Amino acid sequence: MEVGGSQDTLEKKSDGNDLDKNGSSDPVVYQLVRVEGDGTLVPATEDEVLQFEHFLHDERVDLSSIDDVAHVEEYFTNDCMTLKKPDYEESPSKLDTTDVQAHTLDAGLEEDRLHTLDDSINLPSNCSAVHDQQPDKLNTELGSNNIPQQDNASTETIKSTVLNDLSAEKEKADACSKLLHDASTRASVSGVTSSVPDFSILRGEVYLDNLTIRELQEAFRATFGRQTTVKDKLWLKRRIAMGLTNSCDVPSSGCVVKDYKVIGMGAKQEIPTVKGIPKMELEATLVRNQFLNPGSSFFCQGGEQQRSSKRLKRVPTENDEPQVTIFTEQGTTKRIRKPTKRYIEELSDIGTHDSTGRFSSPVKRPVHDEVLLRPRATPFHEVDSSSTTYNTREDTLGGYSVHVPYVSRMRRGRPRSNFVPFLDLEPSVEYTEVRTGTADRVNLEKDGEQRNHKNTEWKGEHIETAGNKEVHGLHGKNLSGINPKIKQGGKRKHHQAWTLSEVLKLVDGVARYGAGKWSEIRRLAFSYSYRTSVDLKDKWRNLIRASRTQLSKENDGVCPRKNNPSAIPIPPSILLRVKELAEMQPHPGDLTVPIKFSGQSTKVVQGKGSGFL
DNA sequence: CTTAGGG
DNA sequence: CCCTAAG
Repeated sequence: MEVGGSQDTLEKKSDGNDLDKNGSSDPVVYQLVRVEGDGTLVPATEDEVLQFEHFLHDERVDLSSIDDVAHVEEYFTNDCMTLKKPDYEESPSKLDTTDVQAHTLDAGLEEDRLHTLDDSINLPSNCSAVHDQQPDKLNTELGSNNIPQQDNASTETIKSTVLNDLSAEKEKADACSKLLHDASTRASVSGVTSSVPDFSILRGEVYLDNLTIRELQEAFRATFGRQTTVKDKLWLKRRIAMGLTNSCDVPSSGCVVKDYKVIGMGAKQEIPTVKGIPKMELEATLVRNQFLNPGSSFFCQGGEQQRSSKRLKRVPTENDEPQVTIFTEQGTTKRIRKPTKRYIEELSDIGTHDSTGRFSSPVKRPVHDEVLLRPRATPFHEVDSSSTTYNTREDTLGGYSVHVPYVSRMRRGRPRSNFVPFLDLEPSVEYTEVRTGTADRVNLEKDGEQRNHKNTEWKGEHIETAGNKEVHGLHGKNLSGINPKIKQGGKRKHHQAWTLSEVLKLVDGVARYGAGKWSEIRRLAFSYSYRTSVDLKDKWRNLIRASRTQLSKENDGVCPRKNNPSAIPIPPSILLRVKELAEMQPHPGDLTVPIKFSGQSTKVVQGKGSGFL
């Protein structure tokens, strides 16, 4: 809520911001920047820029609002981007009004930050109070939500712009929504109507439960302005309900949406709730659109406009259902939820909606992927608002920017298929690793290891043994070298072949801690590796299996898998050890005793000659 | 979250 | 490797 935090603020930056001051407005170039908690400015990332671009191009409404709101523009900035104020082809006049309003509003709200920008960009001339016209309603409605800080401002600014997302402030959001109202209301932004999704189904009461999947999908489309392939009724209902109500807490079942309210939930919150939430929603919507399908973003927004306009008009009418109006507007316009990464994921991939949900509650707080992606705790630096120094990349989701450590990007689990596109890691990193199997590149274990750990730090638990003979054995064979890229960009772990050294470490670990202590082993030997305890376990299993088969085969004289050059040949010595260990491990009862008495609790067995440690 | 197992 | 069921 407070502006200060890590929100994005903009700095305007063109050479002459002042230039535009006079109405020219066009050529102002803003650079988008994020302000860190500590006040550091961080250049906006492409993503961010992209996000905003949409606004510029796609939405008139937004645009209008955007223009008004200088800050938004700032985002745009490509370094060189000039903002064009209005590109609205359609109804300039309207726009103007809106703009003006917006400006005014903005000014009120964000004078501090933006005023500079606003002035220059915004309408210089009439910034005065447009809002006056229907302030009452708006105010009343809004009043509750507004953030304390803004009170004053809010009153005036009630309807600020839409794009605050950038700034991510709720306040702004509120303002934005309002702004929309105004604009629509007054200006009667009619232009877009046609492009909007069909909301007819959304009007009035909607009993989501009664809808078929198809209908739900339709409703979804209407609500969010984009198609969905999700077939999960529950999910659809929930989502729709959320969209309509702007509320995050929508029961997954039994959703009846009436007048854009979900019945069954607390019906009451409507107005207040709506207000408070809207910005978020809006942002979410926008963001999603952008991410999901840039092309369609426009669509959504347009839709929003329409709706909003309609609704707004109605509002004055009266009390048809004030709530309704609001909802509508918000439904499309403002979507409550702040787009969390998770949220995005959900949206993007239909199939994936799992319930795992860790969601990011708070708006402000940066949410990292890590949470979502990889709960496992890797000691990477905590990404905090303050941390500017790490090599993190900025990511903006839902208008909130967060720093995400590259490393953390990796997702251990199955990749959200659609999610991938959203993250832009280094491209190179992306999939390189995937095709491990084929790579026959021989890497000695060491190499492999290095590579693997390249990104991460290796604890140093190196096994000497490996170096020598193991390698030797390997010699002839190849280790499949896998690309080490994995961690960072790799969204997916797909098969990173085990290197000999890894195997050794594993064996060693088992020897020391016993099979089954995977987490322990992992901690000690693989602490900075992407290998998880499960991986270790799996590998161990494989090793055992291999030890059996391979050894036996060897005895036979047959080389097991010649075919697979890529496969890592595990040196017999290791297999032997594995075998021994395997035999020992399984019998805990037996083992425990023997080991203990020896006094060396740590090393369980070392059967073979490798006396490491 | 960590293990075990199955796929 | 992934996924899931169980502690």
